[in-house]
Amino acid sequence: MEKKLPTIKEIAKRLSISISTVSRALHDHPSIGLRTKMAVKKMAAELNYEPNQTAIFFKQRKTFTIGVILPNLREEFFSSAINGIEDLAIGNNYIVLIGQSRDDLEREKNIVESMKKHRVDGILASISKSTTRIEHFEQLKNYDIPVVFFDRVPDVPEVHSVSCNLYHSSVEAVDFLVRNGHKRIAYIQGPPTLNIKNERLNGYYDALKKNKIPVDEHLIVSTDLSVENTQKAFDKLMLVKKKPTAIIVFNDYVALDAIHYARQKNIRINKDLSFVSYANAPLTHYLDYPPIASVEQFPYEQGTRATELLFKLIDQKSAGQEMPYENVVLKSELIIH
Amino acid sequence: MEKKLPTIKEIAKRLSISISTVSRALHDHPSIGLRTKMAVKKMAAELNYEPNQTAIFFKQRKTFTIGVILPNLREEFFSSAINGIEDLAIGNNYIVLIGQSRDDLEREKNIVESMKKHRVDGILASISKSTTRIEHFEQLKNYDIPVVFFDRVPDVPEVHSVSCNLYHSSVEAVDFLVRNGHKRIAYIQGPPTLNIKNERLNGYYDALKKNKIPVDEHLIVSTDLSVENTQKAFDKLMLVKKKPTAIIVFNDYVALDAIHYARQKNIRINKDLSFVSYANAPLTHYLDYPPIASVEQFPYEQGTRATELLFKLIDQKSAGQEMPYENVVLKSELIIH
DNA sequence: CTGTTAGCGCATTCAA
DNA sequence: TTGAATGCGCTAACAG
Repeated sequence: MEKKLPTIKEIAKRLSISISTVSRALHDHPSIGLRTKMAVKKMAAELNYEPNQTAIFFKQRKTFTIGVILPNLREEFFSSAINGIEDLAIGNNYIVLIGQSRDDLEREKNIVESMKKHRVDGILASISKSTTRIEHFEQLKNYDIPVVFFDRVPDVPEVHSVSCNLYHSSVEAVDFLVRNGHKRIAYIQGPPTLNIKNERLNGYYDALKKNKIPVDEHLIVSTDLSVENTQKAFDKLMLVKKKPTAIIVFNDYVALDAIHYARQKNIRINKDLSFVSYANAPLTHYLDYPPIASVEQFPYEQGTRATELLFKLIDQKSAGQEMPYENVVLKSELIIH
Repeated sequence: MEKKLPTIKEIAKRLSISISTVSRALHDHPSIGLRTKMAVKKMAAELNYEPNQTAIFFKQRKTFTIGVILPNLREEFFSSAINGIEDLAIGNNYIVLIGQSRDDLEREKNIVESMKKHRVDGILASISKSTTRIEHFEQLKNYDIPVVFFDRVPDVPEVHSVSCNLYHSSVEAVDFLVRNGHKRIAYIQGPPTLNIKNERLNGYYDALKKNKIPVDEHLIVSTDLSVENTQKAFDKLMLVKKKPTAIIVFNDYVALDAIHYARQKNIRINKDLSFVSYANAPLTHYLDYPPIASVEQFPYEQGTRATELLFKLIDQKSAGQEMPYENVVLKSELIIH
């Protein structure tokens, strides 16, 4: 049985006044007499009246809902990011719809469609590793749904984004290793789609040059992030005649897999072979053999900054203005453990 | 500028037919002539028509949205659970609103209110550790919003729930330790609100009895899950005259903190002191000194089962039926590492 | 200060 | 087989 919830109509009837008076009274409209206002509020309280938001959403063309699309929530990076997003959203009386692409483009598209149908006021997205084209996001312009990308940002100019520039930290990472006596520094990079800007590797190259260390292309391998693939990449490095004494790894998870594998091979971590990685995931603190340094990418802050930007866009939109594309870039930081 | 999206009205006008005909044609209503139906669909496609869901939600009193309230997403347990939830939700054309209570009752209440306002069709919840009363959930009955609790379930009979019974695994855990020669088995339990049913400890007691090991209350301490508090609890255990040789710990995160602390004290993990815990979080696989065993609580499955139950409730509701309270209990499993 | 009216987009009942 | 009319609950323009 559907319970019938009270409406302003009901209140109006009981008070024998008009619906609009009730509506205005409830909104503290200045032109309402104090007496009627009180009466209305009293009656509303008695009836336990609550406005039907679906009606309001419908009428106002606004749902106070933002959609968040990201690869997965298992990575601490993303769960931290969503904390930032949620904190700001709640503060602004918004609520968060979530969708995990699981790094699958089709899923990502479905989620976008679903959120579009639900008429979210805006979307925050970190693209999947298989996302190369972003039409599914671009079409949202036709629906006036602003999109802000964060962290995993598509490499096109006409988007709003918040991300962390990893170039300087990559340089720092190499500098740090060199200072510690390393000359053979290898690099395990991630899948190409997540590396378009190549900040990590460019920093690596430039820092080697700066330190007058010749680049050895054999020392640069890549993984698709799967365990097996990472192990293969690692094996390749171990086959190089002059083995590396340090490896910079795409992110902490890959680093953990690599370290785990290396230990099975009786390699002494951070003695025979040192690891530096990206993300600085808290779980590494529990490890006995963590990377000796990791690049902090400030997920919580990326989340809040992206959400701020999104709210700005939503406001501009309802004010009928157009905003130029904004690309916020935070500075990463090499954290030595 | 608000773009004006096409409506059925627009289609009707262009085709010089009535709105209702368009509506019916779009829904493949049997009473519509094939020709007009085709024409309507063609026009709809041309105009890129898409139904305004907010209007439909409003009219149908249904939003195809479920709310998920849980303490936090950082714990792998909950991010796995939400995977299960999301998979089922998407499969049923639903979308997921998320809210993290951060183990704070006030936040939890706010989230419930917010989701209520958004007229979610149902809610899945794992309560915060400070939640002792559940009026904020119970009031949802007045709004016909069904609630299914999972994992952290309030200890009252009149709720729907899905959870994992930890009693048997607790017995197994003790048995396992005894088989491995332990006689002094300590216990670090969690905050009382998360322990109402006391399955863990009851299993512990019963298993000790079964193994003819006298209970030593000094070996039972508790933590509020914070690092400091866990350390204090651990210190207490180390002060007992006959020290324990094994500790069963409330969950993996507490276990990690305890292990970390123990190592600082030069205790040899799983030699001087063995650890068994609950949750079986994947991250423990990366550890060099993980608990030797952990109780798997099947978060993904809890998520899917809870969602199934919720959908059943939603269906019953729209069919005007009432459902008896259902409490699904899964069996946990002790996983030896 | 308050009431009347219209309309958001759609589904649906009642007539034709 | 189709159209006209109604209403979901609320806001707001317009009129007193």
